[in-house]
Amino acid sequence: MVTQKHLEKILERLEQAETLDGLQTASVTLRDTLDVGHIAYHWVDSAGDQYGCGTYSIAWQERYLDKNYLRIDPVVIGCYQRFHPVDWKRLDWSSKAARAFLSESIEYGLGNQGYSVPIRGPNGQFALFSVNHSCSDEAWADFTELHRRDLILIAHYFNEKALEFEPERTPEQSQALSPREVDALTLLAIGYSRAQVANTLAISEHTLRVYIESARFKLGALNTTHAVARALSRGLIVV
Amino acid sequence: MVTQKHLEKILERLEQAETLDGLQTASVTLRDTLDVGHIAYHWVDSAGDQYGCGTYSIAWQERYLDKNYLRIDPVVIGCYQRFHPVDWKRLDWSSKAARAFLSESIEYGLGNQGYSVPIRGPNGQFALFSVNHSCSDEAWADFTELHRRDLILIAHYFNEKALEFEPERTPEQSQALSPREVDALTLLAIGYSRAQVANTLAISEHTLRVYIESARFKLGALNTTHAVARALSRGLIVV
DNA sequence: CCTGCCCTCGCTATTTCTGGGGAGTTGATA
DNA sequence: TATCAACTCCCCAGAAATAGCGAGGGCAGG
Repeated sequence: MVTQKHLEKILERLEQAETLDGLQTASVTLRDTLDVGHIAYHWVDSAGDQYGCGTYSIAWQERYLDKNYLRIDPVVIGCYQRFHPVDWKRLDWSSKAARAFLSESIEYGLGNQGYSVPIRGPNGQFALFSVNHSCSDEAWADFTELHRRDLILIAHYFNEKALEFEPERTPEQSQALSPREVDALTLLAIGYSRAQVANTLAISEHTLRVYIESARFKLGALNTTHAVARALSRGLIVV
Repeated sequence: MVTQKHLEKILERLEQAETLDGLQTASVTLRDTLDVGHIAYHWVDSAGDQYGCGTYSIAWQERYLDKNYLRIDPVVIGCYQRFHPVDWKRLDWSSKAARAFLSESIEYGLGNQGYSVPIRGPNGQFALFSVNHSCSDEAWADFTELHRRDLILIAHYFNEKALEFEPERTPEQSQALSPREVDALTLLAIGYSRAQVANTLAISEHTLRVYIESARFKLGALNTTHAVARALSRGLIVV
């Protein structure tokens, strides 16, 4: 049983971690505090880069990366589509690949029970915080029921730290767009053609072109699609 | 001061909400329990649809929608780029539009302090949970420091409910893209022309076109720019 | 007062994208 | 084994976007 005090201690420890190694040792402590088989944090972006951290054996981690299990892991696939934390039993294990993956994971020391919290950050960043254990269904249901909130918080703090250590998220302060440029790019981003945008904004198509061009210039973009993509990923427009 | 018991009660109440109206009344209770000026939940999806819920005045909500303040609200823009909860003071209020927005919001009854938790769901769903109050900087710093964890949890539960009531994001709407489609859209998003993309991927331009078309179809996009924008905001590609 | 930025409009020519067809190979899944 | 999804290639005509040259009025800050 994890008390409020335990939780505070765990979160503080996570907050104080200063390196990825620190997160690694914190996760061992976390596993012992929660008294479960394994805990794991798994970070992935749409470019396919991964970072893992937790108490799984090195052999399993290597196997996972080597075989590119990311693509077939029902935990990853299932969590990617939902917001809610989920018990592994409720995921789709019907495919042959999934069942093979499951039995292999058990060979590598994973337990029969699992619970994962999906977390998302800016720019398509996606991470999973998972707890893994070996016990009966009833005991596991009790555990997850009891610790659901704690796990959400821990997942959040874990991800916060992982993001902090990842220099990927370069803010890249860019020049602000004028209101009309924002209008133009926004409408283009929702699929309007130039003629439609011009019509919507009640300006000539040529004027619109000037906006798009100046936005392209400000954003250092090579074409309209590029400009829209940059404006989106820099948060200058919201679609 | 909100005790652990208060928090549990709030979360339970949120869990038990069965309609959007239920969330609305829960948010009033929540505001009173936290003893702040306002609380607000603001949901946005990649199609540009919005849903708001909270204790802001109807007049302000209408004004916000009417003027499309979503596009200039520094809270939305700032939170869209980060994972961490953030104090409104730390956002970028330098633009003229932002300052006008701020003073107008105060006219409509908002306080001078604010704190927002960004939350993300599948398919580019993005939401904000905000607390707003009128007090000194020191008092606010104490409040946010003390309640940071609670606010994260409350935000999470709020979003969970809001997603539950919004059947918009059905799994079928989130067609996954094939690897080649991801390649194509990614390269387009960084400004390559079709000829360049085809060359980079070492395929014919016609083949590339097939990918773009099928990606457009899967994403329900009207043209290439739209497809790239949707893929970006749903986190299917990263630039 | 001038400089710079924002907003507005016009023309022509070229390049690029889109939409309509069709066809064959893999590989995994059922 | 059959089916489906993904991947690859081809033609053509019309629609749309880009590049190049212009122009002028308004509004703010140095």
